[in-house]
Amino acid sequence: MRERKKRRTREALIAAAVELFRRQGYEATTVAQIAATADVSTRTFFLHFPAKEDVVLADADMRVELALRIIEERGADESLPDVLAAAVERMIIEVAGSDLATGMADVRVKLMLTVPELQAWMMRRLLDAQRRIVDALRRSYPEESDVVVVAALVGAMVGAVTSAAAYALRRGDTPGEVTAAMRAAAGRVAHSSSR
Amino acid sequence: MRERKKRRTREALIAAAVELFRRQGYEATTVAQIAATADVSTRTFFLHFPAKEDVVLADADMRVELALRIIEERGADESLPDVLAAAVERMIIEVAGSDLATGMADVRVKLMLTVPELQAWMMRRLLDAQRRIVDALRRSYPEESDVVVVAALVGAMVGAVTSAAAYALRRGDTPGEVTAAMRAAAGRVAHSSSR
DNA sequence: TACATTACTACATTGAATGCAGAGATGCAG
DNA sequence: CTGCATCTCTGCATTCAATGTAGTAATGTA
Repeated sequence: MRERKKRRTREALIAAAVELFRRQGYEATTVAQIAATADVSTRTFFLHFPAKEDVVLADADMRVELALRIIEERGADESLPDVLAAAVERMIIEVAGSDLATGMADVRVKLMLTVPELQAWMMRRLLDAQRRIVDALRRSYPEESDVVVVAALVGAMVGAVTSAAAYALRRGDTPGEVTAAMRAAAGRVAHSSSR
Repeated sequence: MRERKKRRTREALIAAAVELFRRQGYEATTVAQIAATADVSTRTFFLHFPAKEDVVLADADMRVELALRIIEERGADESLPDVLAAAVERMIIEVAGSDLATGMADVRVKLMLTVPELQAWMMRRLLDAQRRIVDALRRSYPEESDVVVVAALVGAMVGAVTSAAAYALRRGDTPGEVTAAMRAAAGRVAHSSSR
C-alpha cells in the first residue's frame, strides 16, 4: 500500500515530465514545474530521481540486468563473442518490445536524439553498462586473460549497435528497420571477432 | 598582443583548475575558487570555457580536426575502413604524443577515469566527434549508400579504441602499452570490416 | 493504543551558468 | 596626439539544479 503510493507519484512525475517536455522542450521545463504538475513538492522529485535527466531514462537499468543474466547463466560451452552477441540480442529484443512500441517512448526517443544533455547522460549509463558486462564476461570466462581485449570487444559491440540505432532513428526508420539495423551491426562485430 | 593576453589568462585558468582538482578533487573545487586562483573574476571563467568540465578537456577538438582532415584528403583509391583506420591511427598518435606524455595530462586522465561527471562530458564530445567523422566519410565516399552501416562501423571503431584505452589506463599500463592496446583494438575492427 | 517506519513537505543553502551594463585597456583611423 | 572602435574583463543580479535539515502526517506493526 505504501509501495503503491510511492510508485504512483513516481509515475505521475514521469508522465508530467514527458508531457511538459513534449510541449515546451526539455530545457525550458524546470523541475519545479514538473513537481507542481504532479502535485508534489520539488524536493520529492529528487527523492525519486537523482537528477532531472533520469526521469527520461527511467527503468533503463532493467535491460542491462537482463543482458547480464544471459552472460552469467551461460557456461563454457559457447564462445565469448557468441554469448556477448546473445546478450546484446536480448537487449535489442527488449528495446524493440517496449521503447519502440509505446507512444510515450516516442517522445523519449525524440528527446534523446535532440537534447545533447540527455545524450551525454545516456552515454554515461551506457558506459556503466559496459563495465558491468565486461565484469560479467570475465567472471564467466576467467581463462580469457586480457581484460583490455574483452573491453575492446564490448566497446565495439555497444558502440556499433547504439550508433546504428541512432542513425536509423534519425533517418526515420520504422521500429522494425531499426531493430534490423541494430541486429546487423551486432552481427558484424560478433562475426569478425569469432574468427 | 590582445590575443596573447587572452591566451595567458586561459592557460592560467587551466593551470589553476588542474592544480586545485589535484589537491582537493574535482567536485570539491568551485569555479569561483579557480577564478580567484587565476586572479580573474568568476564571470571571466565562463568567457573562456562554456562549462566547468571543459577546462579538463581543453583543446580536445583539435585532435578530431586532424582525423577529419585525413578523411577528407584521401581520395577514392583507398577503402573506407582503411581510411577510417588511418584517421583513428592519427588520433592515437596525437594522444600518445601529448596527453600521455606531459605531467599535467596525468592528472587529467586520472580525473576522467574517476569523476563520472567528466566521463559524461567526454562521451558527449566523443559522440559529436563520431557524427563529424561519419559526415566526413559520407562526403569522401558518396557511393557508400547506407549511412547506418557507416555509422555502425565508426561507432565500433571509436567504442573499441576508447574502451581499450580506458581499461589499459585503469590497469596502470605504461603510455606505450596503452597506445599499443588502442592500436590493436582499432586494427581488429578495421580488419574485420574490410572483408 | 503506543511505536516505528516512511513518504512527503517547507525552508535554507550551495554552486553552476547566463544576462546585462559598464570600466578599462588596446589597436587604429584621422 | 586625439578621437573612435573593439576587446577583455568585471560586478551584480538572477535562474535553476541539487542537497541538507528538521519536521509533519500517514501507514504499518507490536
